[in-house]
Amino acid sequence: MRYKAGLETRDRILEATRSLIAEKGLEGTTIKAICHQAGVLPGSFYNLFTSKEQAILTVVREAIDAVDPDPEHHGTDTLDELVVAYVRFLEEQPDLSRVYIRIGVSGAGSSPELTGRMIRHHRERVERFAAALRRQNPEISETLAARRGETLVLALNGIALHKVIDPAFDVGWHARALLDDAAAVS
Amino acid sequence: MRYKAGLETRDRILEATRSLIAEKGLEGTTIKAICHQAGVLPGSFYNLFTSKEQAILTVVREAIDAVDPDPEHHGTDTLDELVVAYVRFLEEQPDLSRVYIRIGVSGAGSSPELTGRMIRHHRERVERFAAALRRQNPEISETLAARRGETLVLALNGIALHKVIDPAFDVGWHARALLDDAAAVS
DNA sequence: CTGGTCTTTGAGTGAACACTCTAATTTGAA
DNA sequence: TTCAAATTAGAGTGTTCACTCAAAGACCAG
Repeated sequence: MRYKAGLETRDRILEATRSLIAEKGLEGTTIKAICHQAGVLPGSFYNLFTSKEQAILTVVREAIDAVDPDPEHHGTDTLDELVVAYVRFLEEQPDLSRVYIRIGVSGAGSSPELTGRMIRHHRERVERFAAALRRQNPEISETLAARRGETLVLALNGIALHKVIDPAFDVGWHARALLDDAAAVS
Repeated sequence: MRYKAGLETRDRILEATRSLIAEKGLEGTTIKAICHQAGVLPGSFYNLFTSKEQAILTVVREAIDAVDPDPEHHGTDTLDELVVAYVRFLEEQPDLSRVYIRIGVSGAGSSPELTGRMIRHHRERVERFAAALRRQNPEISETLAARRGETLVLALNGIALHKVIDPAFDVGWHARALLDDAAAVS
């Protein structure tokens, strides 16, 4: 992939994957459909991606990064920003967030590498939340911040899970309730 | 299905379906896998079930009902009891709880009847939690109790979701953390 | 222009899927 | 014991899937 043509094709494939996930869900996102929508043949797809899963994971990862308030991890994000970013992801990319959760759940047990990545991702998020908590309230103990950070992340995941089941679920409202309670506790 | 043999085979098929959904998710629950695990051939399966979906829906209904193991106990349970009951369910019936989560993630949307059932069940659980909160602290406003009840249920579901991804996850510890924070808020 | 590398083509592969069908076997009421 | 109905066996159907590969074409530095 050193010529311009390859990069453009890659973009078209990722864009097609994105829109297919949004329109048809994971089931409808087949190689054939992706290739058709991108105006490409399977050979080209596999010249740029090693598997269908790789393309899907790329799309999901990009979507998550796109709403990250502090992509460089400088430690400048506030609790509010972290929660709002998550809510934005859930509301603006409902299908991708569904895919994200789905991949995590269906990878569990069958793909240890993927499961390891999800767990690692969870730990990182907990740490960022805990750090934000301590920045917001420097007197809080390290262990308490860690515990409350994890509680928050888990609760947000619960909200995300419920939105997958009930698309009409008001994610923003419940996330704010979570933040209010977190503030009341501190 | 009027002979004993048929009923026994039916039970073995449902048991196999349950454990397969829990272990491999919906994707891994194929007719071939179900039949192999149940020690049965496809002909027998289709003698007892009209489709794969029928068998799966049977198992899922059972899982949804099992999430609330004691629906008769309205009005007397404390918040602690409700949380402890859910934790016990997660720990003692890991298969059913995984079925519940996995279907919520990958099955919702495909069967509106099932989705409606999950949403209705969520509402009932929220009401029981809110009622327990108000019993514990009669001064709390109705809307606040409802909000905190739902926050609790969502957070517990988040814990359940994470346990599916990471089986080593300490459900009891995090549930207790949740209760402690809920007490601190009130 | 040339030549090696990158990219695209598109038919093809094998596996997996839900489901069917007929014949053989087992069951249990009479 | 008899026999119709219930159950099981197991090969087979047609479809769809992710993925491959050899050959043809496009690209661009030298």
